[in-house]
This record gives sequence, structure tokens and C-alpha cells, in this order.
Amino acid sequence: MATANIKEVARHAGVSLGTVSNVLNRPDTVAPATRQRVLDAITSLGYVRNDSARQLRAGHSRTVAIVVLDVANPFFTDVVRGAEQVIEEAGAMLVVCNSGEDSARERRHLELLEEQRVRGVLITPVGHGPQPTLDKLIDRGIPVVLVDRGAGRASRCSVAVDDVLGGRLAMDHLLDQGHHRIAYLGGPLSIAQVADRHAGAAAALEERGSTAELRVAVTSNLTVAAGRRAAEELLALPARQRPTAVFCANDLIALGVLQELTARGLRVPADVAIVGYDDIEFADAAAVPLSSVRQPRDQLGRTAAQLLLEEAEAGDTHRHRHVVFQPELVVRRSSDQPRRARP
Amino acid sequence: MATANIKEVARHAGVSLGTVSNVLNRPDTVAPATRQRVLDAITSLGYVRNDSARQLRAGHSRTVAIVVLDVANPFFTDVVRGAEQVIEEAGAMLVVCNSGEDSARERRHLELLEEQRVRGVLITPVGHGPQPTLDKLIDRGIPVVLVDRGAGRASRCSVAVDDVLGGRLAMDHLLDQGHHRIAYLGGPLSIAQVADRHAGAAAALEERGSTAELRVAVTSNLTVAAGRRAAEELLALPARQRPTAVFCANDLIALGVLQELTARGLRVPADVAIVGYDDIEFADAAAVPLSSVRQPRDQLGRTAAQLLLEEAEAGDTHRHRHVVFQPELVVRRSSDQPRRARP
DNA sequence: CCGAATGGATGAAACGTTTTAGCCGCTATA
DNA sequence: TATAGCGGCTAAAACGTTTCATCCATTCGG
Repeated sequence: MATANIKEVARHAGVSLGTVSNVLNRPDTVAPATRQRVLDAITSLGYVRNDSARQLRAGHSRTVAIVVLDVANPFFTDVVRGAEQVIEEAGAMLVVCNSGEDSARERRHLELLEEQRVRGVLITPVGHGPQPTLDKLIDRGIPVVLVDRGAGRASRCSVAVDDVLGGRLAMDHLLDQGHHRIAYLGGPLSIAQVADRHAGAAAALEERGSTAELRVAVTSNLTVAAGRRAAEELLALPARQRPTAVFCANDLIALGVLQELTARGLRVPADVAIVGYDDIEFADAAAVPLSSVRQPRDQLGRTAAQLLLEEAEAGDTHRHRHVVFQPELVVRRSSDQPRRARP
Repeated sequence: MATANIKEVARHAGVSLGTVSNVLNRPDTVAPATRQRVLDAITSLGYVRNDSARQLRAGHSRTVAIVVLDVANPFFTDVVRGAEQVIEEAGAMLVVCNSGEDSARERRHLELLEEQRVRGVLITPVGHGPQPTLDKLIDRGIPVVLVDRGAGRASRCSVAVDDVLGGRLAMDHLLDQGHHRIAYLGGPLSIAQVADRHAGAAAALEERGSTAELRVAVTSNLTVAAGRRAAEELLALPARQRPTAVFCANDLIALGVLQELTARGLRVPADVAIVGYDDIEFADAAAVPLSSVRQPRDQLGRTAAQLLLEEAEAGDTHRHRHVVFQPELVVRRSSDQPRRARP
């Protein structure tokens, strides 16, 4: 019960405490015979390293944290899997923290992570304002990599997908299909991705000099339930004002909209076309397969993790980098039906 | 840069080191004036507790780990969210580890967690054989709660849903609908849930004295992709041998099957009926809304976390408990069409 | 045969907390 | 007035590692 420590192992093997440590950390510097005696003692006592002590000495831990907006969102789980792969290859451990789009929880997590002296933090921050807690981490020398958040501040690396371009792709597509009343669904606008995708959509409209109308309906978060509620609002509009197409800030919202619309007897895409964002695995399996803007999710995670490890290795010589991936529109049935010139 | 420690804070505030510790841990035992001076010093130095040192002293950490089979599976993300809620309320931290249904990775995670002296572990183990690494944790006095895994061993608490009953519910339903050739899709069979759900289905058949046939197709894992592959195999069968209904070990498989079947021109449920398991959020949003066996996912997580904290508090006086929840069949369109007596 | 180099081990310091025993000065009680 | 009790604080030990300076014995080159 009373967990054996390195000293007991040493006594058991008839060597000094430092030698045991050497067996553990630099096995080749200790004579084979001695090494074997120590290893035997270790197994016979069931000794397991105490990581707290190790960390205390080292000054930092060997774990890396990733703070995501929503663990249940397939987009983030894929990012996590990508990051995990790289981190584990490096012999470190990835812990997943969920901010739930709540900046208080985000702050709480960051504080705990700072207390733990984690090796680094991958994060998709909740807001896009200043982030004092995050800055503090950086001051302390803990590497931070922004995930899915461009606008590279000079003080940190970042990995992102061009959300403005993504918004533009979606909007161009809908305009090409002849839609004139289009709604953008997503929120809160404090989430940068939500804002950027909208900005892209608006820019596309602008550039074409199109007369089409882009209405925005802000949702409280990015879940299926929020999508359903947003669809209800749409349905409450008089038919002549109702959008003929909706572009959703993510696929969860889109799935919710799809569910609610079909439940209320509207046809997709005949009555309302839908384009989502992320191209999660379930988009293709939806009632009406969902058009969506695809992001290289696990590559996002992998690259972020690589940048982090790089920075952790390099220390002061590190120069921050900003990697931007290109999104790609995947057209499926939910938006694949051109309108006549004027509805 | 050189992270301030408690000693510097003490010097700065003109008190002893022990007093600073008291301010941090038992604020009411120190005079208001002194306390304020210490707090000022803390903020002005940007002092942050070093958790390694704290843990070293305490003998264990304040984090709890949950090891799941697949972070990207919505079933587990919901369990995680439930557990998270309880753990965070208790002021602890939940770290999520992903075994990916790979027992080597599971073992590696457990070893690291043991080194970290975590407060406890919630786990859905990969296999159902003996688990030496897990036993070692328990020997060491680290509480372990089995999640979604009944068959309560006496040495640990467990939280589960009656998978045998779930299998029975699904099978009874399909038999009620008049199906005679039914397939069970899932795997690997080493996963207890997969085996139990099958056992339930087989038991239902047996009890009814039904002459219906229950074919088993083992998949390599529980993903959408595996479901698609399984459906291909089904399609390769001559039409007269092809099952008229499939019961899938989880919803991901079911969604994959649904996708592949409809892509190949079969109608669901007219040609093939489908019942899934878990009732994840996306089941209802599927191309054909999916019948499924619902589990109280976040309650599973919450209860598991509560049991764990209880055990961590109680220590030796703790008596292990085994909580079993009842699943519930949700019938949707994918299986809602009775057959004629004999096909 | 001497000095230097080398391989292999040791002892002690250091990491930053928490906790325990004890000290000091004051007040309330008998 | 002596004593016990108490509030507020301090000093030091302990937690389990890693690392660094040191030491011993052996071997090697000259």
C-alpha cells in the first residue's frame, strides 16, 4: 500500500539512490549487472515513478493540454485525435479540457493548467478580445498555439482554416444556384469562426454587386438544438419573406435546421437549401445529405501539436508561425437544385 | 520569468513562508491585516501555486481521469460531459484519455496515470479479460469505477446500462415486426457491450422459441466506416439469404449501414429495417430517422463520477456499489414497417 | 612504475509545497 | 497574582525525484 519509492528500491538492490535514478533515466551509464539488480528490485517492489516529484524537479510537466469549445462537437473530436497522435508519439500526454464556449470555464481551466505547469496549451479561445489569462501563460514561458483561429498575434503560433474564404465559397455557391433571400445562422458572434464565416459570405455578396438579401439569425450556441430553434424562427416568417437558402455556421446547426424544416413539411432543397460547415462525418449521413465546407480537421490538430512541440523544444530561439489551410466546398443534395431566375 | 515561489512572496510580505501557505489554505487563521499584505504580495508578484509541489506533499493529485474507447463517439462525449460536470463542481479536474479500443494504448495511459498519482479513474476497459494494470491501480489505493461495464467485480464500483436487456428489446421489436432473417452487426466481440447486446438478442430469440435466423457479422470496430463495410458484405449475399433487418451494436455502425444501403438503392425500412444502439443525437437526424436503444448517457457519467468521489472521500470505509440503468427502445422510421407473415 | 584518463558509483543539494510542533504575548479565569 | 488558554505567527521537517560534484578503482600510455 505505502507506495515504494526510489530510496527503498535502492536499499533493496544494495545501491545508492542516485544509481536507481540513473537506471531509470540513463540506463547505459550503469553497469549491466547493477542495472539488472535494480530492475529486479523495481519489479519486485512494484515501484512506479512519482511524477509529481519528477515534475517538481524538472520545473514543468510532460503533459500538453487542448482546450476546446465543445467536446461533443465532432469537429473538435477530430482535431483532438489529430493532436493526440503527434503528442503521444512524442511520449507526452494530451489532456482534453472543455470550455463549453464559456469564458469563465475557460479561464478556470487555464488557471489550473498554469498551476500544473503544463508543457504547452493548444486552445480555441472563446472570445476574440484580449485574453489576460492566456497572456500570463505566455509570460511564464508556456507555449500556446491557437487552433482554428487565424489573425496571428505575434506572441503565439497559430493554425487555422481560412474561414472568410469558407464563407465566401458557401455564399458563391448559393448565389450561383440563383438564391436571392439567404440567411446566415450561427452564434454567438463573439466566436471568431462565426463572425469570419459571416464576413466571407457578406464579402461574396458585395463583390458580385448582387442584390440578394443576407439576413443574419444569431443563435445562442452551435448545437443541433440551437439549429432547431433557429429554424422555428424562420418558419414563423411570412412565406414571401422566408429565405430560400440558409448557410449555417456549422454542421450541427445545419442538422438541426434540416430536422426542424422537414418535420414541419418543408422540402430540402426544393423549398429551402442548406449549406453547413465542417463536413463532419454525419453530414453525409443526414436525412438529406448536407452540403458543407470541409476543413482538414485532424491535420489542424496534428499541425498545432507539431508547432507546440517545436516551440517547447526550441525555447527562446523559436519563431512563431502561422499556418493557414484552405477549406473546400462539398456540394451534396441539400443545396443541389438551381432556382429559377426570380422566385 | 523565473516564476515566483511561496518563499519570495513571504519575503515580499515580510512574513514567514508558513503564513503564506496559511493564507492560501486556511485564510481565516491569519489576521486580516497580515492576510491582506500577503494577498497584495501574491498579486504583485504574479504568484501561481506550483501544483507539482503540492501534490508531492499531498501524495496524490486533484485530477480524475476518464479513459474512453473512442473520443469521437458521441456516446462517450456525452458520458464525458456528465462526468465533467460532477468533477468540476467538486473543484477537481477531469482529463480525458482515449484508448481507441487498443489495449496497448489503454495500458500506456493507465501507467502514466499511475505515475501521476491521479485521484481516481473512470474507465470503459477495452477487453473483458483480467486487467493487471487496472488491478495494480486498485492495489495502490486509487479508486477505479467501471463505466458501461456491468458484471461488478467486487473490487471496484461500476455503472452500467443493462446491455443484455437492450439487445432483447431490439430483437423483440424486430421479431414483432415479423422479421425472420436478422443480422447482428458489431465488433470486436472482445468488447463486452458488443457481446452482451448480442447475447440479449439471442436470448430473446430463444425465449420466444422463434425459428427466425440471427446471423452475426463481426466488424473490426464501431465506426461509421465499419458499418459501411458490413453493409457491403450483406449486399454481396444472394437476395433470398439477405437479412430483412439488422440490429447494430451502436449507432455509428447503423448510420454506416444506412448510408451504404441507400447508396446502393435499397429502401429502409421497406427492404431492410435497421435498429441502432445508443440513440446519439444524430440518430434522429439521419437520412431515415434511426430506431435505437437509448442509454442515459450523461447520467452514466454523472453517477460514475459521484461514485468515484465518494470512494475517494471515504477511503477504507467505502463499500463498492454497482449501479445499473435500464435502456429504452426508441422506435423511429428505420424499423417501423411490419412484414407480412412470411417473406 | 607513475600520472592521467575513464567507467561506475555515491552523497548531498535542490525543486516548492504543506504540516506540525512550538513560541510569544495577551486575556480571561480562579 | 498565578495559570491556563488562545490567537497569530515561525521554524523546520518531509514529500520523491534529478543532477552535479566527487570519489574510488581500474586501466592505459609513456
